Amino acid sequence: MDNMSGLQRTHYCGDFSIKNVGEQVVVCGWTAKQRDLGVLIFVDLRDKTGIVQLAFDDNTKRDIFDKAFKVRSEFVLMAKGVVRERSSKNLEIPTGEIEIAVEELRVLGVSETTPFEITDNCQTSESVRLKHRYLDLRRPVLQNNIMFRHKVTKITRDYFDEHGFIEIETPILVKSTPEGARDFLVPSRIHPGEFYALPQSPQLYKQLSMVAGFDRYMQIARCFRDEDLRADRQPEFTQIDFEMSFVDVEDVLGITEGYIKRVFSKALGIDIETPIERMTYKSAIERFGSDKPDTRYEMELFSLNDEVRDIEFKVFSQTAIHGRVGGFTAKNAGAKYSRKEIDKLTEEARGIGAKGLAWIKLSDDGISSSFSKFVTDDEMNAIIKKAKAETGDIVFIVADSKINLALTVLGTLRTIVAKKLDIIKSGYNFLWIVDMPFFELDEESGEWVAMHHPFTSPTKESLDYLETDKSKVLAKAYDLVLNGVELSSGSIRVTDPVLQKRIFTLLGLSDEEAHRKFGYLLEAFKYGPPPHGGMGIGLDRLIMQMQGCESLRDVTAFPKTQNACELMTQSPSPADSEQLKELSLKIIEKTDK
RNA sequence: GGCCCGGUAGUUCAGUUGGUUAGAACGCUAGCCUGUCACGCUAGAGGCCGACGGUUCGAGUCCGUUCCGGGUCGCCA
Repeated sequence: MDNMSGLQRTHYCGDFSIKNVGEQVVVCGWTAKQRDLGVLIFVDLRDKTGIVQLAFDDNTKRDIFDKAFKVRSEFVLMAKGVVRERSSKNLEIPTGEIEIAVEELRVLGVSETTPFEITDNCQTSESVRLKHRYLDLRRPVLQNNIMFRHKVTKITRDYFDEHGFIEIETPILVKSTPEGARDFLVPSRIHPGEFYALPQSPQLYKQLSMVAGFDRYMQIARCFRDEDLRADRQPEFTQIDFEMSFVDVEDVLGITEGYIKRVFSKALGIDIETPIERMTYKSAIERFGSDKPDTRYEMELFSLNDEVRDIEFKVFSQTAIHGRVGGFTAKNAGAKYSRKEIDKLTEEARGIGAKGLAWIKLSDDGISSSFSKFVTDDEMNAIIKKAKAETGDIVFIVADSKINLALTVLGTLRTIVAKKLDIIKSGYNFLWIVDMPFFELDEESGEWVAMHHPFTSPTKESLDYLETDKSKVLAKAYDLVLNGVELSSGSIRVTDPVLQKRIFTLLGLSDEEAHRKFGYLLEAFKYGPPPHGGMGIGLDRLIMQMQGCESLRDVTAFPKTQNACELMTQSPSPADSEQLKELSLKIIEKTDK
């Protein structure tokens, strides 16, 4: 193996163009490919900027040529030579007009055959790639995603800095507050039997920073939640977290919109129109069956309660009294939805909690429907009229005594059908969800539960209803939705200790419990808390959307699998008995089912 | 915790009603090759068929259990 002594890199591999012809240069990188043509050898040298071709021919010194002959994929090379125009150009790559006639070649590192090829179109399974993530990350597509992520965080810090925010690092070892998501616990050696938690978000620290008078805080903050994973959910993730003093809802939305506009413009050159459209929570649920509707396509939901209330068909008429009979019309869906496909969709509907799925198919041959024999022609026509359905369309209908269930099932089916019909327009559709309810009715238990964390302020108008009619209480909370994905959420916080106490009581937290869990915040609020509010923007999801990726793993350098494992380092792993002893911990053997 | 899909060469996959020595492509190794860039040609090496147990004369194939990976519901205030 050689060393670098006497040579220094002059260019990155991707930096060359026809303008460099004649220059003496030194490049470093990894061997993407060695092509041996007998008396000619080409080496594609790759670094984070791109690929440049090294050429070895009959003018190359014998020992250099022999060295090039032995070069294999992923060897680390340093090469000195002269840039020259290629006799046969490759216009597929940016540096394809030139090559480097090598005069000196150093092998700085060798490589075994890699478990998979380092190319963008490699078909290797994700688990193999995750085991060797350092190789996976060498692929240009992931290099670009990670470098793009850096670009976004840089833009983010600049934007917030320009608007008077300062970045404050909040602790990673925090007090456990087992509300909401599960905490990751960290045992304390110094305090046997006691635990820190990893923060689910810096929520309380950023509020305390407002009490401390920093006025505007931001942090690109790592957050941890010990819940099951999804394609868009990792146990640790990053939030663009910020908080502002002396503001109300409009100020927070304004700063956020400015940020979104900036980051899309600077990172992608895309202009996002502001102000961003707003939709009330109620209307989102009614029209789209979701609190994060994808507005890139129409296909809105409608209610059939009025149309079916008096018909003979009891499945509909009975449900319509207290529940919901609703549906949506899939335009020109007839071709893609055969009977078999509709049955498949019905199964999916059952899978997400529906009792069934009714449908009407309007084709050239007439109207067919899963429930036609139970309704009269007039009744059917009334439904079709409400559905605004025409020949070629299919109307999907769900009935359930639980209104929210009916709506969310329809909302989910709406997204499935939209994907199948391929009617989702490209682009970035932002949407504010506002007028969020403070409480949510749990349809299983019939109880009202808090929809947000307990520091969320109710609106002034709804204060009177707090104890009397929970359905009327709205929160000063807002979500930002992008293409059907919840990107961020925030609120104006409670700063009145008396109101905070009322809310704790309503949430079933006793004085004693509230003090044990959040005493330090309540204590702080005794000493002049400024009105404040803020937001947490999911950085990973933002990057994922901006790059059009399917999974968070594509925009996270070292992600975890669905099983919350890291395949490369094999974490988590058992602790040895010495460690456990020091922490005063004992492993309880798993008992059999 | 529930449901669905997958696990066969380094990689991606095929493998028929259970039946000779488990195949292909790419990659790898060696040789040849004057302009390649998915180089080409020739030859070769490479398998705990995820693991364990069962049925059978015989299991990659059937059954059970389990592990691993992916998706999803629950969950994620």
